[in-house]
Amino acid sequence: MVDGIDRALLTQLQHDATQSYAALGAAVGLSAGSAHERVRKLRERGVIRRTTVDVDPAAVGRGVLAFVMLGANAWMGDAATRDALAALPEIQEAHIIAGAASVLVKIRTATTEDLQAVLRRLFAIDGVTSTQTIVVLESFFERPINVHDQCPDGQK
Amino acid sequence: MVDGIDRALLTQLQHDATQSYAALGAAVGLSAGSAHERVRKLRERGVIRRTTVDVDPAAVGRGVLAFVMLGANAWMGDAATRDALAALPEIQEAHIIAGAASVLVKIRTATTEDLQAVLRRLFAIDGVTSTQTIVVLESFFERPINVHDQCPDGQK
DNA sequence: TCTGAAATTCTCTCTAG
DNA sequence: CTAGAGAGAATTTCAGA
Repeated sequence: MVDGIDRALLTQLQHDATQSYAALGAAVGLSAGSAHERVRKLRERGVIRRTTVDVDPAAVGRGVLAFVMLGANAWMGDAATRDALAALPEIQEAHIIAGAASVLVKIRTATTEDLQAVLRRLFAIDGVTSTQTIVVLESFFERPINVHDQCPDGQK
Repeated sequence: MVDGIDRALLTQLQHDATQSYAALGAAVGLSAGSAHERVRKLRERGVIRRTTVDVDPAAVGRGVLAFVMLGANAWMGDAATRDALAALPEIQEAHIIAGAASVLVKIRTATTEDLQAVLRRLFAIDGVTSTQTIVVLESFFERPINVHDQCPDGQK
C-alpha cells in the first residue's frame, strides 16, 4: 500500500513541502510527473492529511509547554468532553489514556499564570476530579513521524 | 513583531499551506505580492520554521501512541542524552520536565510489542532508572498551535 | 508598506512509448 | 513508469504611490 518510494517521498515532504515536484522526483529517483502522481494519491488516500507550517511557539506567545493528566469520576471518552477540551485554544493535543488518569492534554501558554488559568478551566469540565501537571523545562526535539525505520538493531 | 495580519496568515498556512499567495492575500485582505513578502519575512525570522506535511500515523505503521516518563539518577539535560533519544526513530518528541521524572518522551510504534522494544532500549540509556508508560487509547485531537486567542472569556 | 503588472518558473495534463 | 510538450497558474521581482 505504501512502498519504499512513497516513504521516501513522505520523508522529503516532511522535511520541506515547498520543493518542486522536479526536485522531489530527483530525490527519490522518479520523474516529476510520477512524483506528482504519487503525491496526489497519497493525499487522496489520506496518508498525507494536509500540508501545513511549523510555527515557533515562543514567537506567537506560546512559550510555556506543559502536559496535564486529568483524573475523572466518569467516562471521558464522549464528544462532550472532546468539545469542552477543544474549546480551550491553549490545548494542542488531547488523548484518552489507559492507567490511573483518564485524559492527557498538551498545553501551550504564554506564561505560567496563563497555565494556571487553563488548569482552573480544566477543573470546571464535567467529570474532572484531579489534575497532575508536568511542566516542560526544555524540549530536546519535536520532529515528524519517522516513516521508515523500525527500532535500530532490530532487537525485538 | 507579529501583528494581526501575520497571525491570520499563520492560521491560514497552518490549515492549508498549498494555497496560492493570491488566495492567501484575499483571506487576510492583502495583495498577492504583499502576502508573499510577509510570509517570506515570517520564514526569515524563524516564526515559520518549515513547511511540512501531516502524515497519518496508522498508514505508515505508527498506529500505537504512548507517552513515557523517564526517571533518572543523573542529570539528563546534556547532549549525550538528547542524542541517545534522537537515535530511536519511534520517539517523536523528548522533553526535559520538572517534577518526579526527568524526561518525557512521545513514542509511536506499529504494535505494543514494538513499544516494549523501545522501552527496553530506553532502559539501556545511561542514567535511566525507571519508566512510567502511558498508553493512548484514542486521540481526541492533535492540532496546530493557536496563534490568536488567549483563554476564552479571559478569566485569568 | 502596499499595489499592480511583468517576467520567470512551476504545475498539471496529455500524448506516446 | 518515463519522456516531452503545451496551456494555464503561480511565484517572484520590481517600479511607483
